[in-house]
Amino acid sequence: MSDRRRPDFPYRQHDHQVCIEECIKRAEAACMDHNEHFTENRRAVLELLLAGHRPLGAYEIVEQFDWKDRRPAPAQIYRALAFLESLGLIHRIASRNAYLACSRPGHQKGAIFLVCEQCELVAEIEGTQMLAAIDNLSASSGFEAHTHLIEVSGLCPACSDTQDFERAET
Amino acid sequence: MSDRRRPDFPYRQHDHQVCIEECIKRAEAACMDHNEHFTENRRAVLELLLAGHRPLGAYEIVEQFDWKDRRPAPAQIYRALAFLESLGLIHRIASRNAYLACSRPGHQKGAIFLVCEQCELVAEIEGTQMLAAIDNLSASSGFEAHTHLIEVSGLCPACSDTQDFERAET
DNA sequence: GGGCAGAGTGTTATGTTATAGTGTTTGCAA
DNA sequence: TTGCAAACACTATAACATAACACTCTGCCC
Repeated sequence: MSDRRRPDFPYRQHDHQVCIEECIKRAEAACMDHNEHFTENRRAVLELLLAGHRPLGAYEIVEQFDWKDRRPAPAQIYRALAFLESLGLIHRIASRNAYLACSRPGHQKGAIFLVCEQCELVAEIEGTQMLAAIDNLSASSGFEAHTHLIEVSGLCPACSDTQDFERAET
Repeated sequence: MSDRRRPDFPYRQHDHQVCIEECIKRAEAACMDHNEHFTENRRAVLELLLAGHRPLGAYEIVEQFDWKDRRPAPAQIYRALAFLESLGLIHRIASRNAYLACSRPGHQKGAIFLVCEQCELVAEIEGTQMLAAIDNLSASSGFEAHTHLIEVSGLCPACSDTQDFERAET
């Protein structure tokens, strides 16, 4: 495996506990800003999504949700997801029908998602310039762009290294 | 409304019958090339998708499918969709869970989709350079890109003009 | 402290999208 | 004419998402 640092793929060399805590703090602040409540339900869903840098399906969240020994109905989860998404705290990964905690709160616009086909980790990278270029391209077709969806499937650094290694062995 | 031509939004100034026929011919050729059969089932699904430059959900196709007075099962439609997609004859629009006939066969890689929020028309524009730029960006995070999904939601020229007009009136 | 309004939640039911699995038909070649 | 593979038909079910409505809790006004 290579030793280069891959800052966008956060599972290496990062203190995940701190990462979670910071995101929760930012979520609380965002709720305050918008005069909304950061309820237990919403917090629980966000915490589950923050547990890994991996998108979860809504029904995976339902299964993993063990707050007060009960299993919530899907509707409850979808409500929390919609709320969190409206505040830019999470993203929907359309190609996977799954949800991901935002790893760069405050920059929720302009993200490009790199989805590993093998380990399912997702990196969220800054793509504001790319989006501007796409807007220009759209505009030349007379299209007025509002929202963007950019998802790239492939192999994350770790899985890519592993495959190289396997290829070298055979 | 503006009179500028918007070549990427094909519903204006184009002979749709010819457009359909050409696509069908290209589909036949593609099947020949890949040594596959262009069966009635596959043809019927493609024709429904070609009927408009609008993506259809699989179950919309089921409803509109009236070949031999019977209604096919979803699985049948999904099989045809998977086949057509594997040959690059159609695209899946992930943000809509819907399918669209490819309007630039032979260039199935490198497409960017412009989806009108109002009339649901979709334009497919050439984005090879943009994709290359995204690959570079991904690579700088150590990511090995395989496939891309770029969808832009907004207003097509016609709907945008209409809204401008409405705004001007009020 | 009683009543009210609004936000959030609990619950049921249902709608929508997609696939698994199994058996049948069809066309073609040995 | 048999055997094989591709495509199809059909049933069931998985997976994802929302509608609708009643209940609870909390803050606020009188």
